[in-house]
Amino acid sequence: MLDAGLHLLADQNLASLGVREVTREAGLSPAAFYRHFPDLAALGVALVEESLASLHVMIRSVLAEAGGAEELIDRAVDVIEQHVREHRPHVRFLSRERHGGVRQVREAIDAELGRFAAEVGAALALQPVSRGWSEQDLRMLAELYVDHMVSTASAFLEAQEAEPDREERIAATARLQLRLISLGRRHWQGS
Amino acid sequence: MLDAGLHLLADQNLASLGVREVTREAGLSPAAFYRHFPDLAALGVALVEESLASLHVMIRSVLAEAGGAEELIDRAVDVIEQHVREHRPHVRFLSRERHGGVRQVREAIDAELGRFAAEVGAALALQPVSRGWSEQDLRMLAELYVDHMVSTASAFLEAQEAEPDREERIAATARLQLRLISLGRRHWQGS
DNA sequence: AAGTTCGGCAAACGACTGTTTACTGAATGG
DNA sequence: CCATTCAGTAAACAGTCGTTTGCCGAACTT
Repeated sequence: MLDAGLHLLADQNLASLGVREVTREAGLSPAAFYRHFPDLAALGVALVEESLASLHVMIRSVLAEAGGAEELIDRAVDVIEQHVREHRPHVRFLSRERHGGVRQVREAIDAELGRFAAEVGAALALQPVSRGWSEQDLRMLAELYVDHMVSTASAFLEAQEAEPDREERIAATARLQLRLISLGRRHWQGS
Repeated sequence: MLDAGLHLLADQNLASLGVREVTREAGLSPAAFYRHFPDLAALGVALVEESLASLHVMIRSVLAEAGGAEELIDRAVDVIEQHVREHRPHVRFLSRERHGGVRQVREAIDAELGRFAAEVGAALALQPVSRGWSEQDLRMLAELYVDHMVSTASAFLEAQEAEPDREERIAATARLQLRLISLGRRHWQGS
């Protein structure tokens, strides 16, 4: 059922999805839906959890890397690109419903992204570059990184469905932007 | 009719909007819709144009400002916050349909955001800080600014519908992030 | 072996949907 | 002053929708 919904949401919106549509795609009867979910919103929330599990893995994989700033940036962008390629339906779902019409789903996604930002912030605090940074500054930097990751993932998403030519340009731009942010980090003097 | 649609889209999705729904809200008969639009997608595109007109004014108002980096940042964040406050329905529509389920609308929004980035890039090229910057670097910076503006606007959007307490925290975070980017700019040595 | 939960079905309910058709009054233009 | 466009209407079409109900077999528990 989750798979059927995810497949339908490839070129559709959660708010415009229908119970019958999902069950038809899943090869079940309409009544079967209510055995598993009370609402379509509930199915949406379940999809959020499913999608975020893989995202969590990805973020940890980026944070766990060690090495110079340059290699870390290259690795991060590569991981994002590969993740979008391998979990396109999930990523598209998150990107589409993050500001979508179903409040419950929106809030679930935002809460989890906030948790990601906290995790990133904790990891940043351990890096030597962050010596002397206030907690507020760390949090602001973490949010900047998460927002940038989301933007980059969305850009990859739309690029991979069109010409794969633009894919490398997006990666190059993302790397430059991360380099610029990293540069600002090194010269930061606190707020 | 446009106003009726925009009002409906406050807590709904363009893809889940109905012809009858719109005409009912507008106080017209269902058939009247087809006098003005062939599709609901067409109404969406019309709303994109309407929404982007005010955005254009806002961007120019930010770019036209002169002064030190600090004052410029403060002014930019204030303008964004005020713009979201005064055009909440339009901004919400753009934020929601930017990655929404209607291809035509998505592409219209992205094309226009690209034009905004070009405009910002041209303005950045005129600033003394950008001496020696390649065109690619300027473009990359412009896109970073536009993406940051979009993220900040979305954050304001959701904050203003909840506690207005978070509003000032978002503004503060956005200002810090812009300061960090500005710092990276000053120490950039080309790609 | 008996009972209970689980996941599934067909059928039915009224309500709502997009779109077309034929018709109407007002404004506009020559 | 007549013709034409414009912006609206009511009515009807065949579908689709969400949800509830009663029923059923299989699987698990005890």
